[in-house]
Amino acid sequence: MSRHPHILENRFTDGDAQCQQYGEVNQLGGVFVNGRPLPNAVRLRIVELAQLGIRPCDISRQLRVSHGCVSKILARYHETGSILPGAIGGSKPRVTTPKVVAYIKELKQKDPGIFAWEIRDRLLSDGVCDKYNVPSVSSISRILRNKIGALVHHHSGASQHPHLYNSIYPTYPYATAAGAVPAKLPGVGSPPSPVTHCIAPPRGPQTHCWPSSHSVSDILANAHHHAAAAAAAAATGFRPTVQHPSVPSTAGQVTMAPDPTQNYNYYHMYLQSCNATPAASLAVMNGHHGLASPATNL
DNA sequence: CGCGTAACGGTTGAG
DNA sequence: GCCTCAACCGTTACG
Repeated sequence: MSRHPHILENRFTDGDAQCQQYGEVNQLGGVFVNGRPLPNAVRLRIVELAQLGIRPCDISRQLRVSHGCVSKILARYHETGSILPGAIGGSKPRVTTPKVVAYIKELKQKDPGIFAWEIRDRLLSDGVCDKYNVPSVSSISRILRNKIGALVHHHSGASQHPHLYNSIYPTYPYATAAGAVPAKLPGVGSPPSPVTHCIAPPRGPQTHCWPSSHSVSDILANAHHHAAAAAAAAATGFRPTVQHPSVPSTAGQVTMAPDPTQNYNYYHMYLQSCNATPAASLAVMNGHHGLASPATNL
């Protein structure tokens, strides 16, 4: 690829910024990879520190993450209960799913004189769509014009994959896309949306219970990060202030010792996590490791 | 000074 | 296999 050939060599399947050895340095001296999410360990740390009552500006300075980012992560956490970044990339799922098309077809057959706007109302009132994924009137017109006829011949493709989109459209509201992939922080406050570990992808026609690819690795990478951070801390004399998410302290009892003025540079998190071998990472991503997946605990 | 957020340049992945 | 597009990212700067 023309973009960053060097980076590519260090990038694994998903956008693990953690696995890139090239980063930039922000005004605070922190390391970041442009376009990629902060490591989960850092995200987790931000929330932990906030839970301790440390001001965002202090968190920003301590972790050397821009205050805008701290603000964004905390806002998202308060809103969705998730520390995870949203799903990056991919295309917005189409609203004209086979199911919707089939329903439009059905309405049209029952009432050939029905208007597109009436169909739209019916899609809403009948619960086939919600306000977020209901097709526009023009889309419905186009469907009536183009697809219905074809579907008659094809015997309604919707029936062939009735499950394909059904599971995702109820969760379509992308305004809270991140909320669909909540890595709930146990013991850190009480996030608003209690969720199971069955993480729904914010988009994409996955039919199984599986987070987006990078969400998976982000979650699972936590094990690496915390181990790595601890190792780095040990190696550098840092206090191991990062806790394993699956062994969280209760909200009031976070054992982070450090004095908030300490310069906590998470550069080690980047470096250490970059040491993860591709094989190991892939194994982690595929769940082929002995660790109890933090994903199930988050 | 602290915080929220728009703008920006970047990455990603489905279609 | 490449391209497009729209999602997301964190940083920066501004109010």
